Amino acid sequence: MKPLLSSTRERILSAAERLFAEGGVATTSLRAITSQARVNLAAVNYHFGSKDALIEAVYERRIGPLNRARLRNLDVLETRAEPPTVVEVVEAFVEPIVDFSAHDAKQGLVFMRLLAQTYAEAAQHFRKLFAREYAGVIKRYRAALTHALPHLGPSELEWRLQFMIGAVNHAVADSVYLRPLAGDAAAPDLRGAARELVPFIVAGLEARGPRLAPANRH
Amino acid sequence: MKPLLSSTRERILSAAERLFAEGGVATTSLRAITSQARVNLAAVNYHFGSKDALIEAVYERRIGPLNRARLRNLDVLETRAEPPTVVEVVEAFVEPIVDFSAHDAKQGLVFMRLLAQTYAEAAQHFRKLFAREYAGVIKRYRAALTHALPHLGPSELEWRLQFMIGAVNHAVADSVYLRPLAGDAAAPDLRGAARELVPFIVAGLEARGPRLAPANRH
DNA sequence: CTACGATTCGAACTACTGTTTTAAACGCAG
DNA sequence: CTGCGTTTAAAACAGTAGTTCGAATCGTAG
Repeated sequence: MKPLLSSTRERILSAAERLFAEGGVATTSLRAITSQARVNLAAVNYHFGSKDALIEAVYERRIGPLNRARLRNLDVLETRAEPPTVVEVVEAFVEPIVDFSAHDAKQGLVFMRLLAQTYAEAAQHFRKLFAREYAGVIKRYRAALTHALPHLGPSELEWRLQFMIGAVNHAVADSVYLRPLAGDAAAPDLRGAARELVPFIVAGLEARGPRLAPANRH
Repeated sequence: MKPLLSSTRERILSAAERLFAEGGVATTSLRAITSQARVNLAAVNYHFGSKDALIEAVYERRIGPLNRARLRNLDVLETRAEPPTVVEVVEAFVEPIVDFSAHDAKQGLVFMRLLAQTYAEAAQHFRKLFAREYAGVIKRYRAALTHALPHLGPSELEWRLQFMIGAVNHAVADSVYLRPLAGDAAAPDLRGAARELVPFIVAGLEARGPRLAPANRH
């Protein structure tokens, strides 16, 4: 019978996640992964079929719960009579990734590093995967913000939605990579980052429309 | 005698830049580069010494002018009597990358793709290079914003500075990658993106400080 | 022209990649 | 015990990676 939790499978996934986050997907060899996980080389192809399939498995293991939490938060907000405010929507979007690194510190941190590493390296392989995984979430949040910000046009809102995502992604990468913070390794202050990030995003989203023809200085 | 402009060198740099932007640095082979550039394989090691040296050369060719333009814009603002406003500082930071893609459309676009691709793939190799290249610019803009936003504490300002960078980077990647826009290939509307981006960032930077203990929802 | 350094070329080298195959062992359900 | 899914071990596969080398070629100074 297929064991519900194969130790070998999990060890491979965790080792791969760690090494991908450190050195990138392309440069990490299966031999490095199986050596780190202390399993046999052939085990990867036995359990996953190929390196590409392993890569997808590494991502899907984490992205799924994260996006589900985002949708759940929005569901809670929308059960109320009054529509959610901008602040609430932003918080609902940001909180899961903060919570993720807080609850499951070790694993959360590793995956956060992987996200920061991969965000753009994405290239051919992952652009599709990410688009598929995020499409539903973006759609929901776009709708929520449309109601929370009725004075914004669709195009304006679309841009600001992307700015929000960019600010969030970079804040994660920043707090993981660039802030040495507090002596020992591996303790990014994502909660602190979010406390600063939310007012920033809210103000940006609520900002009045673009200036017409900004001064040209040459 | 060493020719001032080696056609082979430039062809290698451009081909490498293009291929790196498409498929990443690690997965792009020297054979693919030299084939695309229609030069001999050994030419890379002859002109650059190694693949790593070639990679550094590709980045440095573009980042230098970009950051110099940012500093120049700030210089102009600071020759006046009154200190620059928030809007002016943000524009000074954003404008060069927009201008870059507008003036030299082909090359600018390729490098923009490369930036979007590399932003995080950075890994061991480039984190140091980027830190070195950006250190001066960040320092200057931090100082300028400190004066333009006197009510912000150093920590708050530091975070918002990073949010700004994140929003900018993502806006670039977004307008390059994710917006199909207007029929044919290769025409990202970075000017349109900036028109939307600046008010967003300004509002975020000018926002009042963080809320204390945001509502916990579980 | 000759001579010489810079450049290009073709070919090879070593190392490592993902994958597959063989065989033998392990652990546990029927 | 007999099976069967799982895991290991060792080896080999074909393909590709970065790098190196010696000879051929180029461009120009003397």
